[in-house]
Amino acid sequence: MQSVDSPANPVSTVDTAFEILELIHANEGATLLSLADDLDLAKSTIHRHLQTLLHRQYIVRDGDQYYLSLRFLEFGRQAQTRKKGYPMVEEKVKELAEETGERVQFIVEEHGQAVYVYRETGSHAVQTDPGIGKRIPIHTTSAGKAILAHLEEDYVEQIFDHYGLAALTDFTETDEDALFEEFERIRDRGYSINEQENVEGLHALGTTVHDEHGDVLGAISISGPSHRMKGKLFEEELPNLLLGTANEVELNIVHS
Amino acid sequence: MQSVDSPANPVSTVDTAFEILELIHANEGATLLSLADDLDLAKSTIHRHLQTLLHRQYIVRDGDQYYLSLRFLEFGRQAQTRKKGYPMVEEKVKELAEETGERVQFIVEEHGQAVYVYRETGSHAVQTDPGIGKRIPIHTTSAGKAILAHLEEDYVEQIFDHYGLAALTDFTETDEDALFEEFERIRDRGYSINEQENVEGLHALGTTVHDEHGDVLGAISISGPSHRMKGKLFEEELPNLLLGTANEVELNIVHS
DNA sequence: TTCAAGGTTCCGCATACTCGAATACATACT
DNA sequence: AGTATGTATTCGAGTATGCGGAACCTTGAA
Repeated sequence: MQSVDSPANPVSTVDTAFEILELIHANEGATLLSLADDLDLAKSTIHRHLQTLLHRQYIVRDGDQYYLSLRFLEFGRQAQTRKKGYPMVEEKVKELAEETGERVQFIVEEHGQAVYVYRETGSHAVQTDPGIGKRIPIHTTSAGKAILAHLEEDYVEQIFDHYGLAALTDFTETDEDALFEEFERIRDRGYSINEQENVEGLHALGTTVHDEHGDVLGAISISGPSHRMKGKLFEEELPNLLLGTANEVELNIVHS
Repeated sequence: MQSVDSPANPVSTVDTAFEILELIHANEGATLLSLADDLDLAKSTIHRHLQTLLHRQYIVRDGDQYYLSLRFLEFGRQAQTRKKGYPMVEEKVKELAEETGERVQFIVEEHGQAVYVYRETGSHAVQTDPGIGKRIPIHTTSAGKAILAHLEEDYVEQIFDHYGLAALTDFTETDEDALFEEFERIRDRGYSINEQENVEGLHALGTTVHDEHGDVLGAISISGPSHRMKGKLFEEELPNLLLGTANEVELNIVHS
């Protein structure tokens, strides 16, 4: 994770601006006054910031509410399609969702967290969608574990040190040594398994996608309700489909 | 358009930060030095800014290149789904694309420009996709014209004054009076027509979607190559489909 | 008519942003 | 090996500029 540590002297004004944006995001809209209250800054200060952001078109105003603008979508889309492999993954994610009928996702590691980059929910998929772009603790997802298993150990330890190992359900693995052992099994097996470590009643399988240099791009996962995800399907058929898809993607990436 | 005029005294440090982000976006990645050159700022200044943005996870670093992070995707998605009507439109856009086989888009007016919010490219749609989130002059698209036809005239004039009336092709209408007359016809007819005003060889139809208070949410458009988009299809069948879809969406929005 | 909630403007002061030079680290070329 | 080039990082000083606070404005509800 790049730059875990706070910079020696950050540009605090920029910090303030993003704190404003993050608050607007968290509350899905905010007023000048509520921002001044929450951030303990003078109204006039917030006002100046909002005017600046408004002028640069990063926020929009509707009456006395300020909202994030669609400008961010443009930035986000660039991040989402930055590496040439990403769009190729997207296609395959769709295909896999159609084939299996379950929810298929593509997750990328960024700043030590798992970020949802693509998702396709097959015909009978469940609805527990953390939105695209959302970030969650990386050790709690099948795709995240698959990624960790293929990153440098030093880096993984940095991540754990920085974020800790939170438990999202009773089944979340929070022991560091156990995780590192699991990573070994994941490398051997080729894919990772998640049984309710993230959401109760949800099972998932994940496997990494590598770029032409062998670096990890991210990981694809298939997830569905525990009662469906079991037996031969969960232990053989889906893993094979998943690994096959990852393989196809990697072939596409190399030959392009 | 809210706040056309520059604020009296903007927070210039915030301006700097976003100029950095916009440069990274424009160049799809940048180095510290290139940023310092382009912005005429000291290396150390850029460095401090980058460190701040890195720490807040708005950019990522790969070697000596800095890129926009997926964080913006989260912000962008919020903007994209902010109004409850948007997701409903998305569904219908997909349906319409499937039915017609052409490219169907949903466009919203923001800060006086047309922003692409959703797109579905039907089976035999052409590939001239300005990305989702991209902004273009609003008077050059069918959807944009439909929106303008339903906004307050004062506001529309403000937009024209601010951005001017650029021509994207030889067919772009750049005469203000002619546009206002066209808006009247659009209101009468219920939908707008675009014949190569935006991209050579591309025809399109657009119509607005209103929310429960009658305010304009945005507009849906169907577009395709001129050789296909003509005759009865272009003058009757597609307009009817389009208007029907817009109507369905509005009914959904009211009853929810 | 007043009050409250929201936004806007203005000015003086001290903070903190910017600069520039020095340092460091790779990689590539000779 | 040695030099050059492109890159990032650190530090101290000076001053531009961001911040606070008070006054003012608007709107809508009591």
